[in-house]
Amino acid sequence: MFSSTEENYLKAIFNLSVRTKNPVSTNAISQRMNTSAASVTDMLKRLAEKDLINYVKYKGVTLTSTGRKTATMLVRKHRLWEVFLVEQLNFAWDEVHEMAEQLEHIQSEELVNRLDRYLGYPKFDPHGDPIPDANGQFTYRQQVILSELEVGEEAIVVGVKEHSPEFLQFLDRLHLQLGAQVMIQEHFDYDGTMRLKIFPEGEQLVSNKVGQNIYVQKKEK
Amino acid sequence: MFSSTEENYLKAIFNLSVRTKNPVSTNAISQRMNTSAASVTDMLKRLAEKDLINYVKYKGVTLTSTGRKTATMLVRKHRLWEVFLVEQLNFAWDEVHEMAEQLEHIQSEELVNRLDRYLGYPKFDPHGDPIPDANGQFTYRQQVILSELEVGEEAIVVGVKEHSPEFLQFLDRLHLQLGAQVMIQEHFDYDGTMRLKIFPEGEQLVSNKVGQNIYVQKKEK
DNA sequence: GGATTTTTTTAGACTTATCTAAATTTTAAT
DNA sequence: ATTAAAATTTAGATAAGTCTAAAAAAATCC
Repeated sequence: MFSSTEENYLKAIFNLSVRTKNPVSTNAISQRMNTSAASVTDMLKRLAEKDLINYVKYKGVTLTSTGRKTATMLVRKHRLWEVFLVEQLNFAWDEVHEMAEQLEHIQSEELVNRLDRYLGYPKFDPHGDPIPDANGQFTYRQQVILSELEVGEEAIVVGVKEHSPEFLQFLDRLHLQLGAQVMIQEHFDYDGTMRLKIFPEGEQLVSNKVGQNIYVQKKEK
Repeated sequence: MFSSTEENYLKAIFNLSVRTKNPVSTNAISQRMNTSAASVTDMLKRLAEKDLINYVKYKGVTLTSTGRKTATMLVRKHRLWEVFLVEQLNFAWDEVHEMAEQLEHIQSEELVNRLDRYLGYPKFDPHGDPIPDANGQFTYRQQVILSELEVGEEAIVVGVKEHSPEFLQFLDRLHLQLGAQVMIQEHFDYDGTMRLKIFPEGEQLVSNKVGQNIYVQKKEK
């Protein structure tokens, strides 16, 4: 249907506009994709021609409903393949991104739906990101940034904001994988470092940068 | 490492030369790939430049050891993915070719080796074709063409020579799937039609064309 | 064994996706 | 409200992979 390149642009636009509904700029896309702004402009014209985006020269782009649907299905495929790689083939959560980046371009709706069923219709991928269902619906979840917790609060790690292998491996070292139960023991105003209790045993100092990149779900007290 | 297109050419050359060791002609490749002879010539130059083939103008091509190794690994990936699709995702044997055609280009040696282990190191794919191991070694098997059997001989269906969905679906209808046990009851010289007993119960007339496209393993008497 | 047919290669063109450099538009600043 | 800076687009080139039509080489046929 669409080339891998076109699909990658759609995904980039989707991810850049998922938070804010504002149009995405040419430069933002070129940075995220490591291409020149000129290449992006060329591609935007093609995508607009195919009715995947709304493009106004010099004003940025938004996805059309077809474009958003296509991007959502790419995200679905990417995340389902990540679940497969981690849960079935026992890859670590920091190893799967590149492979999923290729697998997401495999063309077969039947395949992705069967994979979904095979995996038990998972709602979240190995990094805690929500997996859209066959209709494109995401599961929402009450979550906050770890560093926003107050001293004494308990929470469970449910996701990460950063996905670099370095960060994920560091979290492994800190035993802060998904599902980890933590309690804030101390908060240092000097630089935002926190002292965490990690259940059932263990204690760690985590930097503000780490705390800013972890999503947690507060525990009822 | 190599583009999907380059890989497809290597696979075509491999398959065209796997029986005979003779050089493969430009026309043979263009027919198999549904491209013009001119396109093939262009690509052969590129593949020769990359030391994947030995190319002599007007004389056809053979694979270098690098080329053969690359093609073998593609066949390995293709067939392992077919096993996954059929055994894990419950696709029928006539539905998996196109998907495997895409999946075979996923770049990750670790992935294919883990998939191999996950599937239990299968030696044959859902069509009975041998799957090369991580070293590129194929498993050989004593097999003959069904129509070469004599009246009274018993055998087990172990593979197919033709892979079209039409043929495979027809075999399903005849209950001549892999593993089926058959005995030749009659052989009509008129057009080569055979009357088969299919164990445990069942009897079918099969045309010569069908019989020519099925591999069987003779049963000791 | 020379003429004809078939096969293969070359020449020139097109598409997709990319780039750099130059031109244009928008934004920000004084 | 100009002007300077930043962002974006256009122009022109390149590489991969494809095509058709024409030229060249190889194979085949009396």
